[in-house]
Amino acid sequence: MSAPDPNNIKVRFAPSPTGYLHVGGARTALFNWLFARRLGGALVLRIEDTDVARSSDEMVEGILTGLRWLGIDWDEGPFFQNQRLDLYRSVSDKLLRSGHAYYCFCTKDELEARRELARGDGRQYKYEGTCRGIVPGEALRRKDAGESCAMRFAAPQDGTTRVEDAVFGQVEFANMEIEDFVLLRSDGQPTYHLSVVCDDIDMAITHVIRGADHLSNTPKQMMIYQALAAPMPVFAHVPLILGTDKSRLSKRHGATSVMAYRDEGIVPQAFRNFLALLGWTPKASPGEKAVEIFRDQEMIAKFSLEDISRSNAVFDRAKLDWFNTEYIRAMPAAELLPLIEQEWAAARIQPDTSDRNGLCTTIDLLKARARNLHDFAVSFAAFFTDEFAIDPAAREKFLADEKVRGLLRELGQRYAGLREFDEGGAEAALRQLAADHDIKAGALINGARVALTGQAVAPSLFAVMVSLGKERTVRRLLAV
RNA sequence: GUCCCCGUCGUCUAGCCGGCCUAGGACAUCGCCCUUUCACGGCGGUAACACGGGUUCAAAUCCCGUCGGGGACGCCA
Repeated sequence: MSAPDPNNIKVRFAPSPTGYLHVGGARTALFNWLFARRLGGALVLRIEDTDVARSSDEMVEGILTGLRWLGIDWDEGPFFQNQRLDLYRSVSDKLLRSGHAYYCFCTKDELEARRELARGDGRQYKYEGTCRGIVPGEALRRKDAGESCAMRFAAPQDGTTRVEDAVFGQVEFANMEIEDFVLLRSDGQPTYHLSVVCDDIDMAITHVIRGADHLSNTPKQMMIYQALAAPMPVFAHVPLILGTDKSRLSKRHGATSVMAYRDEGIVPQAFRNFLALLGWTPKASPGEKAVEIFRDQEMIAKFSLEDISRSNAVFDRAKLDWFNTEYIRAMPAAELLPLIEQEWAAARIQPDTSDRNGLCTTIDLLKARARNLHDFAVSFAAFFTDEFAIDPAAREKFLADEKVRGLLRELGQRYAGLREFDEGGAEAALRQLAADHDIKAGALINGARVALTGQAVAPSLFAVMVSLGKERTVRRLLAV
């Protein structure tokens, strides 16, 4: 068990395309990516599609889309296990010849019956090694005669297998707990344990970073490495992500597919930052204040397996929303624009995009108040299109008074006569009008805000007016 | 059931080779200030070492047990 060559770091993300990229998988991918980028290693993407019946091309596409959305790129692959079956067969042959594996003729039904029996007695079932004693020649003869059989690994019956995990430390398993697991199904397809180990060896993976749900499988895989006399990778199991009730994250806790978060108006960088901090806390340099907002380079520079937590983490939507707010506020308008354009498309609004600079100025004005990308297509719609709805509650509160409406129309007329339309001039004209009619300026300000934006909440009113421009401001005031 | 892992504010966590912890930060929450709305911002508050035994002058920190949660026990991955 020699240490991997530090100059040849290679990790992999190996999802199974039986579902979309979910948040747990995304975080595993992220940690692998962060680790590879930190150490200058390579990230391999490998699709584990040996369960043909449950895998689909659509899911593969969904996973790739999810990774790209998160900004996780890979250096090799995607490789598909289904195209590497020869490798698994040759390795299983080798295991068979060296006596580390044997053919098993027990049928699924027999196995199921025995499991059922054990359950009834309250015993744990473990394959009893029924076929282990069949001499190889006899087994081969039966197989050649057409008898259906699987191939099992002949697991050591005594001693212990110790996992040296980069996050969990030393974890020991008694070998007698481990049954002779299946390597090859009776249809010749490899099982997970065989294919991962074959690929991880063949692809020269140095660090296996994966979910903690695989920790108890690790001794089985280590046994295969040992039987093959192959160098052991470093294992690093990362704790799981839980729902708010501390049970495993599932649909009933909300979205589990990462693409759902794009659809919910989350900025990918924000999602990635949030995910990274779920189970990982970077070491703060002495005296440094703990910071939680990290852009790519900083996150990569700080990443380390040692700082990964051993306890499971609850997915906290409120904190994700906070990250989203922070990112929207901090990002340059030009970077936000493409994301916002997707929101417009989804909301079927078509702003005039010929004036990019003007658009960016408006986005800069609004972004401090946004909490979600949807805001740019919903509550801020009035800034980008004339087809916006007026919030009924806001209208009721600030535009119900006919006197106010009349004054707003008059304000529109005064604005129309202004040569220079800037914040100072717009404000002065409004305050003058209020004074002329002995009404509080606030009443006109609140009313104008609703008339101009359709909302009771918006940026500073006079900045809004300038952003909309004189022509639109006047038109909306006159129409009140 | 068996094996493995985990257990600090509601949440993510710092601390955990014992004293510097009257347990720190962030999110959330509450209050005040700022203010043309809302947000931001500023200031302040509420809030945790699962429980029980040890060891020790001293335990969140070490040991044991209990309880709780999670994972694994498939010809799924």
